[in-house]
Amino acid sequence: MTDLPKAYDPQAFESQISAEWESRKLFQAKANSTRPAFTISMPPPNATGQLHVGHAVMLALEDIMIRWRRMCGDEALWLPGTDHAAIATENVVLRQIQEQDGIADPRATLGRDEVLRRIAEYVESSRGTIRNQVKAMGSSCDWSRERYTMDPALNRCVNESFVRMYQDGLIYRGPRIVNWDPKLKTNVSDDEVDRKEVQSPFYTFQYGPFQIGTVRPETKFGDKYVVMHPDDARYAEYQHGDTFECEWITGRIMATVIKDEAIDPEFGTGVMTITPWHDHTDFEIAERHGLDKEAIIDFDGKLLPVAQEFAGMPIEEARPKIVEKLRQKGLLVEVDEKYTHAKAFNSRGGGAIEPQIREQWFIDVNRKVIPWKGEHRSLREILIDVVRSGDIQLVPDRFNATYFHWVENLRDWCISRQIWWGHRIPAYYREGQTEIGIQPPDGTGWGQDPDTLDTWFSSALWTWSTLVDPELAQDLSLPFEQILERSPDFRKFHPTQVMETGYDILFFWVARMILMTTYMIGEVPFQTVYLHGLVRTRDGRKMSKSDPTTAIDPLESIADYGADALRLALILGTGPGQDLRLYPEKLEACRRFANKIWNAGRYILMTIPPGTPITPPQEVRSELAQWLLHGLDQTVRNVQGSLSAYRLSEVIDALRGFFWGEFCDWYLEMDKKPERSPEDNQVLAYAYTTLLKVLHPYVPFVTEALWSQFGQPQMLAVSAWPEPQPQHAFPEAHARIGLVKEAISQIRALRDKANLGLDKKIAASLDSARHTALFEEHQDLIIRLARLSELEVRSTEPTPGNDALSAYFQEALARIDASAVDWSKEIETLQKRLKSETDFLEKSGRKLGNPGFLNKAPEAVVLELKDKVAQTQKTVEALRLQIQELEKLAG
RNA sequence: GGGCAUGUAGCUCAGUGGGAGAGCGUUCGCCUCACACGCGAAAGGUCGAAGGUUCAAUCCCUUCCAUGCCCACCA
Repeated sequence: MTDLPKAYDPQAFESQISAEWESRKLFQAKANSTRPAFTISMPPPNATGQLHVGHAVMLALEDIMIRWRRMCGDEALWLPGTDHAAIATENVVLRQIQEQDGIADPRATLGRDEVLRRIAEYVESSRGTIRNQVKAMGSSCDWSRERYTMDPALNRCVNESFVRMYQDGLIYRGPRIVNWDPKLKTNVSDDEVDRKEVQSPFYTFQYGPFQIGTVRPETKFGDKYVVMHPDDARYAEYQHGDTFECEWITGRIMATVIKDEAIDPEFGTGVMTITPWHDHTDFEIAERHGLDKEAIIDFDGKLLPVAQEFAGMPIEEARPKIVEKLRQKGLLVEVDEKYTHAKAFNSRGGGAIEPQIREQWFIDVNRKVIPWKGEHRSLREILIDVVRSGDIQLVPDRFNATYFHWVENLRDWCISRQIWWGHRIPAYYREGQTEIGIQPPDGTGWGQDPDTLDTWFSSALWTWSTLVDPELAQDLSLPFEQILERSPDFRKFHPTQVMETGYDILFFWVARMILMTTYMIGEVPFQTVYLHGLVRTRDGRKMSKSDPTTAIDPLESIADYGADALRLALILGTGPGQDLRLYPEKLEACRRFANKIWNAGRYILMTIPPGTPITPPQEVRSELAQWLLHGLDQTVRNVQGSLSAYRLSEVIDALRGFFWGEFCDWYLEMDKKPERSPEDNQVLAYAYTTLLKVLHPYVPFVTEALWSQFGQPQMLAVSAWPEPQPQHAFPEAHARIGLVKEAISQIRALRDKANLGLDKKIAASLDSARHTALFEEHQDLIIRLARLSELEVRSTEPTPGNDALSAYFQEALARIDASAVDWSKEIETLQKRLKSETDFLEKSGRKLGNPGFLNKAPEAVVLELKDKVAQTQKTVEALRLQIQELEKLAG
């Protein structure tokens, strides 16, 4: 007997089990192991962050994969860590300082060192939070290897990468137009720019003989080029290079005509003036024609002296005044107040982007200097090659198209940021000299570049920078290649097997990891990229932290439903790359499944004597047990197949179906009998513990809790994944009992539908199915019932019975026999199908012209066709038999 | 403008070239000694629309409709 409570209480087990996993060091991988490595680098959450539902998805998926591989005998390493999240973290702390200390501009007032100290302090104080939240999900990661993007060893990797790229001519510094955010006083990469539809007035001004349109009159002071499409017939009289004088905002100017194909003749008047300093397109036009560039707006978003009386004004203030001035000059032609366009914002903080030209550091993606598969290739070419060649596989593969499109349009990556929190650029300047190195140059008077690196630069190294030996990395005299060579973890665990992350950071991060790793290491960072979708609410809205009415807090869900239920709910009914909807009912359904596992375990522990072996039974005589074991092996094989193909949702469908529908509702009920043999008990113990094993990657807590009741020395988390047993192949028993099972279902339906006036007790006993002996005795009768209702009639004679249930079966059979079946119609249906099948057989020998086949490889077609023919032959035989029997019945 | 998805039961979603599925919800019957967080059963769908390929299409092809996402551009 057992004193386990009737309902599973996750709270009572989860933290305790977590602690035991950790204290037994079950998840610490060994670099000197001879087992094959299976590595996942955990996408590092923000070090100061809180666990949100997106993290929960990531953790659930990765934990399933890693637990499965670990149980299969791989040396499984799931390496956790955190990211310094440059802009996000700096923002939070700066705002804190502003609010708490009343300092308006903390960077100016406190200085670099103090601000950095405050940020570091904040990071330190909030770092443990996310770690504990990750643990609460049941994540089986190796905390002894936890890393942080700002660790000294990772910092070394960052500097080494920068220096080597610089030496190879892949990193350069130059004045380029960047996405400047005047609010945060930094630039951001193209990928970090969000565009939002806004409505703003669209002005048309007279500009010499032309009319030009703009939403940004405040940038127009310096405009002295007017551009149109070379093929625009309306302006054919003007030649490229023509000049003319005209009245403009601050007086008369000399303007030059430029012809460029970037102009869309359909838009507005087909003519525009350009502001190369503050617009990407204009900058490119200016570059093409060697035009002058002039700054109009400063880095605070205020107008420069070129604007004369408007100098020093913020643009919002200046705009209406400039328009007014032009109106007074009679140059305002028209205003469209309803004009909408996509305005650029910084997605990392919300400021409106004001493009600016600045000296920035860039990674050149087009220089072909990298030795790769025997040639010199550019970063961009390598990015394409590794995916096209299959060295890296994207799951789902439809993201290939998106990926290639992105790479093909990739521009040089701007890696410098004007913020302080992050990896400082290892460039040093002195009187016009520049030195790049992992250490400051000798001599005095050197100053380091004030900028830091894009936060994705350091995370791009994540799969290997985390595996570098921290001690060795401290030794600056040691060449980097040697550090790698002598780092056991790196040698054992890189490249990693799976990178699992959200599709929304495929470009930000996944592509950058491929870029930096193929360059620095010469191998891919990972073999498979599994991309998960976004979590949405029941009605399909994005869950956002800022909107508490829509968001589901994973920590609350763990408290209310348990980590197991949350994990299930995040996997169920979803596929790679697909968004998933999460809502309370789903969590509740998953919690009930955990509870079902619990109660089945409770029953088994009550039923079997202590010490019952959980090893596979060798000789199984009971047909019922044969049915179970056969189905169990089928399920295990299915699960293995689905896991290998990353169809993680399919697995849980299959497992729930078998565990609940077959094992609990059918086998356990039929297995209830007064006298139990040791074989019965062993089958029960073996089947249940096997199911615990295959369920474990999904629901680690409840399965571990029950496993601990079976007196095994090892914890479930490190037990061996079950193997299908050859001696458990019982296809005949499986089919036969399957029929009995179906038949009983039909008898129950009959009972409910056409109440046969049966004794209430007998009728009810059909549900509890505690009449194993009777069912076994009357199998033939039951099967006949089943076949009748399936119209697969055999001439099996009913076995006479002498008790009430037997009489009941007889009665039911009589009813079916007497029921008015339209035999001719049934026969007709079957004949139709028979014809269709035989037609296929006739044609398949000569004709392969099925388009479905043509899309596949020839060998596959032949094999499939053979298979199909064999299958169809069987079907045809069965159909013929059925029709014969029916015709006999119909008389 | 370019690209990618999705459309199957009331809801959320699986699935397959040959007999339409699950969970939740609904209805009916059951406190049966693991579990009422449970058991048994039922109802409910022209598999978005129209064409095509095929002996056979929910599945493959084409077009259309609807919805969502990504990328680019918008002076």
